[in-house]
Amino acid sequence: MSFENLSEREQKILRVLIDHYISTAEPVGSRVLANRYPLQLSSATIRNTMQDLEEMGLIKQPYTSAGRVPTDEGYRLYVDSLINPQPLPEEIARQLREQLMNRQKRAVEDILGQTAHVLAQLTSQIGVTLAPSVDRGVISRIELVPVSERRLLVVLGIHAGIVRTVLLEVSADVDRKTIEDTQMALNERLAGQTLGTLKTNGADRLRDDQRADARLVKVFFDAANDLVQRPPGETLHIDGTANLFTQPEFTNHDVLSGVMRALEERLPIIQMLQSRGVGEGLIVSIGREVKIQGAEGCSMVAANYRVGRIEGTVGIMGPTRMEYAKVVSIVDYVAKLLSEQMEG
Amino acid sequence: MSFENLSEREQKILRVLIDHYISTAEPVGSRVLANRYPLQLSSATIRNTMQDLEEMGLIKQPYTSAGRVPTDEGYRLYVDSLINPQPLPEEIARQLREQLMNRQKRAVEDILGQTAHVLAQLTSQIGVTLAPSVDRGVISRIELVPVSERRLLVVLGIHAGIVRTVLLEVSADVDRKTIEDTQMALNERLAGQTLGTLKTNGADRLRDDQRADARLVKVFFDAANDLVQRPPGETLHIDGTANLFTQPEFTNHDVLSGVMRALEERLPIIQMLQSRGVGEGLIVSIGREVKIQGAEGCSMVAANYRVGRIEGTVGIMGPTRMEYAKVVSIVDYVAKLLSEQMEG
DNA sequence: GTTAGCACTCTCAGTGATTGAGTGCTAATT
DNA sequence: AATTAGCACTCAATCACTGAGAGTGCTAAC
Repeated sequence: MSFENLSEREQKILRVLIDHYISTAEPVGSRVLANRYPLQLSSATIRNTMQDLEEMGLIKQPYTSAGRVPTDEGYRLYVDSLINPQPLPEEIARQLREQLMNRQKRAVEDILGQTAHVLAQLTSQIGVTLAPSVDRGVISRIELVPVSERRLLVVLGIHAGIVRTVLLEVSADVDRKTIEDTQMALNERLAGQTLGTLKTNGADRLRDDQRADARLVKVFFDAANDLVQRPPGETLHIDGTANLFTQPEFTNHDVLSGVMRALEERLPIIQMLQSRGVGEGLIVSIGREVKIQGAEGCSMVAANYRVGRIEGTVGIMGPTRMEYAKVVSIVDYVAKLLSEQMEG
Repeated sequence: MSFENLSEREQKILRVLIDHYISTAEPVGSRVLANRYPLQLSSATIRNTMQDLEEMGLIKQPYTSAGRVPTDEGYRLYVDSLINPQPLPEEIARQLREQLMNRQKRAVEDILGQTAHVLAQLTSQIGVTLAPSVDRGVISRIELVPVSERRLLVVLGIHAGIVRTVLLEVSADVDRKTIEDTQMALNERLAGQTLGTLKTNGADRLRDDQRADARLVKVFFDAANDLVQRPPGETLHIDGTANLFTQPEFTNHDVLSGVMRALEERLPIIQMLQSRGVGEGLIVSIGREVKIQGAEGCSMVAANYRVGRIEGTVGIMGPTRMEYAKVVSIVDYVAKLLSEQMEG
């Protein structure tokens, strides 16, 4: 179903219907549309058109003789071609810049938390941020720093200024010299590689290097996964869940409970956000398109930000009935701001 | 109000009343107590005693001619002196050991997340963990690792095997030698100090050290705060919020919303957990004692775990109507397990 | 001091009755 | 041929009312 199949009038009516529903959350009747919008049509005519739209599966009635409500498909069409794209109001842009760019260089974690918070606040939805996925990042440098008798800190420099560390447990009898030699070998063989290859076939590259200590290398690669894949709590930041409570679609206890459960799972959300193609622009997923158990009544607007070759994601999540025009422009702008800040 | 003021009978009745209320969440009537518990008293007698207990402020009626419900004060007395302490069932202890101790050494973050999760699951409440507060930790070693032209990674070793890192932005013209000298100076002057003193008067200790580069030292101390105080997201782990939805006291939308909002604030919870005295054992805070906006209907059971001289906190949060006996024994055991794991 | 008995109170679940929003259809109008 | 006015019909939501049930407080008897 695409907008070419719709007459001018049908498009116009679908648009105002969804506009109106978005702002009221109540089923929309033909009379309201006739009176409140400059359609120059009687309610009866609108009723007829609405019947057609319902047959096309774009709107539906919650029950006989109630007004109409958009379906997921209706929203899809609305977002793709009916929406009047509105430029971000300067006032909001200013607020975003102020709250996201004011402080100097801070820890990535911190920035992401703050970003999710600001997104949530400005949209009154749930703000979501995903840490840069370092898989495609290129290793620039590896340091092995002894921090105690039996502990070694691996410091992994990635292009674009990202640094990852992980603590290794080593047997006590590894001496200074061995560590230095191994470090050198690691650097020679792995610098310039992506972290992804490190995970898959990095170990092979060190197979027959005389200098590297075999045990040390093994411990290193055992821990490599922790360098790439961090615990969900640090990868995904969620803020503003309490905003759900003010939305009329979530007054129902069970629906709300389902969404909260989904949010707490985290992993499905991470996967959903990471599954997007690299470099893709802003994506809107509507209702059942959001393939997350329990979040059927939700939509998600997400965009990638870039740190060098690496990408992360920011977005918002909320009921399918959301102000797409506004949310889209905000998410888009935040992604750009974040890229700026991280690159800089 | 203490248990000495209560007659044997009053204690007995208060105990079974609270026991019963905890398991049913319904106001408890005199007949139920007379029939279901071996008190050998008629409902009329129980009614009289209940009236007395109500006058003492230990129980109350939600409305005229309903059964009785415990007040915060009632719970307090119950927890302090009426509870039959039950040893942790071996089955649960086994599960806890399995889920918390099975894997080898992992990142602290990871352990804490997992712990919160397990706590939530086993108690059907909200699981909460607080990262070790390194304030009282002793610095064992400081390393300055150059990771790129303009970036320097500070690696701070703390006794008990905890390592903290923070990224510094430096001007490009700091050379290798300067860094090494500064590092040496930092180590000499700061090793053996607690992180707390580093924050307050650490800078003074470097004031007139010839070797240290003044600019570098300044950047270092500017970032010191980030070493001690990490963003709330990494300090506090919360899991199981969805469990609230199954509790009858939170079927009311507004109450639930209030608690969720409180949970999302994070900072008040961190403060509340950190305000406990060092070395204190397990603490139960009931209802209004939990000084968190919106969490008036909740109780909190928390205990400290230790990593050397440093302490962190684990606990659970839920409605005042919770199985204190069970929860207390679980939290207590988890704190012990965590100490073991972190020390080892 | 304890208990049986009774009058009284208050919630809760169910039942109509009423209202009002909104539709679909038909016939009249342009 | 498209649009509109008019009307019968449907259904959710609200309200007042009712009876049942749970539980109390009090009094009088044990």
